[in-house]
Amino acid sequence: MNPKKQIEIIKQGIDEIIGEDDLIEKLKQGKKLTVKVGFDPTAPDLHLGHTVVLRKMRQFQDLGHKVIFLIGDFTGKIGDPSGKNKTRPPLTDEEIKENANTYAEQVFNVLDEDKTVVDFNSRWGDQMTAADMIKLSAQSTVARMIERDDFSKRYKNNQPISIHEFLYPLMQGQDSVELKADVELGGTDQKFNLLVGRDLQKNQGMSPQTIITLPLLEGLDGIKKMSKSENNYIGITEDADQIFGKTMSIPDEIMFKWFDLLSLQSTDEIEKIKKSVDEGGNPRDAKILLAVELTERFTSAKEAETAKENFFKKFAKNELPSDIEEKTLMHKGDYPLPNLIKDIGFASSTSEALRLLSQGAVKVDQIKVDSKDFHIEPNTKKLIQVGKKKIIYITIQGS
RNA sequence: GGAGGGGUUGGGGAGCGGUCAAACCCAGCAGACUGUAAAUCUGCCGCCUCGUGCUUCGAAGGUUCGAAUCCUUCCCCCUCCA
Repeated sequence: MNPKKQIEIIKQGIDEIIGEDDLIEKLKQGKKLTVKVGFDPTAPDLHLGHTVVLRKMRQFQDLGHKVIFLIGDFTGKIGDPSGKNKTRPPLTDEEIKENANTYAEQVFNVLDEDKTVVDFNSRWGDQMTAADMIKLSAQSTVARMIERDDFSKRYKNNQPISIHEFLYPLMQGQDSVELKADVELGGTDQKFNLLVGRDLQKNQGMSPQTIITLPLLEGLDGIKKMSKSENNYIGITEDADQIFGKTMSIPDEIMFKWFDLLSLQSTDEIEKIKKSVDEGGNPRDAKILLAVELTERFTSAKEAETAKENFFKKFAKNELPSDIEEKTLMHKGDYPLPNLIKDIGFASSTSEALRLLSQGAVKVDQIKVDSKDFHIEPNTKKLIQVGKKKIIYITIQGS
């Protein structure tokens, strides 16, 4: 593909690109780029927010470049006590290995497995001597380090900065030197570290890597960054109905940002969709395209199609979805409904179940139940619904 | 090392001897509405065997008929000075 077109794809949905000219030059020469992205070896349970950078990696792969998925196990072994958060305990070799495997399982929904090189920075990190580390540290200055936003903030606020925290950006930069990276991707919060890589490469007489920062993806609420702790995320191991339904629930305002950051469709395609909405199309229809694409990616085309149908049955037509989960519970005698609701996880406590009941949120066999004294007889199968989203067939087995 | 300030139910933040399961805001949940959403309105928002029930206000003791509120000790956090 010609360099111009490549740059267009590369720059889609990014926050910033530094060293664009170098990149263009390399593309013009027809060079196969080495694209490096570092990942933390701590327990990975990826959500869509993480896939923003993965998608960008995928785009590089599709353009024929070499993508290195670098696991930062060297630093992980040391443990990172930075920031105000609790000291992170060092990981054992086994844990790192396990996490690496989990990554592999999750990541190849987005990345092309055949074109992905997985590497570990312990490969060279473990070889470094104290003298090597000192040499490495000599390549930067305290003043330079203090430029970094979070360091300068902490410095000003009299919060501690451990000496070794200065070594992290240096090590990350060293990774780029070792791998002769042409491009490094990262979140906007990684900018400083990425820039250090450029410096170190220049010091080695190498062509400095181009760095590309990617914006943070807003979560389901459309405001806060997607994260586990905010519970506004879509986990990439969630089931099709979840992924589809959650995607449909994002505010219209951030829909096209999600397209730009997550979709693997061409920029032209996305433009077309944008245009159709601008011209009065129902934003819902655009969102459906997104929901289908994302659901497909993490499940399958078939499951995505079912999820879509279910979604319409559930919300638009008020019908039952076609693939309702079934569960069997053992219980002696009549099962009081509030307890049942709690036991199947549709309420976090009996009290909450009671509240839901009194608010008319509960249906048994599609009939609203608001009596707290409702019981389910043993050896029956009942359809239990709580709210719009929670639905399950429960068989009570008496003993 | 010295001087102050503070730790309250998911978060923020009132309360400062009884009427406190604890104001208010946010988040969350449910209902109505809807294009799925947003917005809006309504209700809920510690736990259970649902009762003049139980457990909560950093921890442990104490004073009191009665404590989140007073006292003692301890733990933790913050600000200022060095």
